[in-house]
Parts: sequence; structure tokens; C-alpha cells
Amino acid sequence: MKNTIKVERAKHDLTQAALAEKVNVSRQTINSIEIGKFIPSSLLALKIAAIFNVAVEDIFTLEKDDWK
Amino acid sequence: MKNTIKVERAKHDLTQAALAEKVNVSRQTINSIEIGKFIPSSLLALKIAAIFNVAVEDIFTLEKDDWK
DNA sequence: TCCAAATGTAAAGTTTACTTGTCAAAAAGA
DNA sequence: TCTTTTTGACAAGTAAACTTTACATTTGGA
Repeated sequence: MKNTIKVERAKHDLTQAALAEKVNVSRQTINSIEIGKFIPSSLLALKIAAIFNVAVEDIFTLEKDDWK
Repeated sequence: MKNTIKVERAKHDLTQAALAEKVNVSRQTINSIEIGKFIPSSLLALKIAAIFNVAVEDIFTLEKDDWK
């Protein structure tokens, strides 16, 4: 699964720390998700999408490999 | 966070076990999510939405309380 | 009514998301 | 260039998702 958090942050001029605060997680959590180090809960994914006013699918997208 | 998995399953005439198999988790996992016992990963949420051909937000919706 | 399929639930164990703390490196600005 | 902000990364600990096994209850069809 890949994501476009970094791009969305740039569009909205938000730092990792600022986004983290908005969705109530630590900065490291945002950083780790952004890098693909781990997969967010759906709750967090929904919050992030809501902050950016887009659908979850616009930020997080499945890859063929995810269906294995 | 609430969800409409049960309704979507009914629409598509899928049992919990059948859905579980399609998204590669155990039946109990589907059951627990459906009952609100726990929150799925975004990966699983995306897969479930994909199976039902809808957006994640159509199945999983945030409640005010989730922003606390 | 009887049987089978589907669902709810629970316990114990594993894996992984997430936290807090810390530090180094990169980027940005004065 | 010097300083501050931002980001990447890592380690140890906690919380929660998910697994497997197992059993009781509900539902639906013959």
C-alpha cells in the first residue's frame, strides 16, 4: 500500500508535527506512515483524509501485492 | 467509528466467512469489526470497500467522539 | 421439527501499530 | 554561514489488531 501524505501536506503547507497534532498521534507515527514503515488504522486514515478534504482512496491506494 | 459491513454483506449476499476469505482475514476478524469490537487497519478497510465497489467512507464513518 | 449453516463470543497467543525519548542529518531562513 | 525547523531513524515499551481454537446460540431451509 502506498500513500500521498507528503504531497497532501505540501499542498496544505503542513509539517508532519502539525498534521500529527490535528489527528492526535505522535509525529513519529506520521513519519513512519509516510515512509511506508507501517500501515495506519482505518480510524487514522479517515482522519487524515478528512483533514485534507479528500477520500481515503485518494491518499491510500492498494497495490496488487496487497491482495496476496 | 461505525460501519455498514453487515448491510453491504446482505446486499452482496455474502456471509462473514465468505467476506473474510475474500480479504484474507479470519471470520472472527470480520465479526469483531462488524460488531465494533475493533477497528480494522486501513489496508483491510480498503480491501473491504473494494470488494463492495464503494469508497471507504461509504462503509466506515467517523463520529464526533473519534476526534477526541 | 430437525439439521445445518451462520453468527456471537471468549481465551490465549502473535504481530504490528503507536508512544515517548533521543539524536543526527537535511532543509530553510536570516 | 549560522541558526532554527523539519525530517529520518532507532530503541524500548504499551496498546490493539488479528489468529487459532472452541463452543453456544440463532437462523433458515427441508
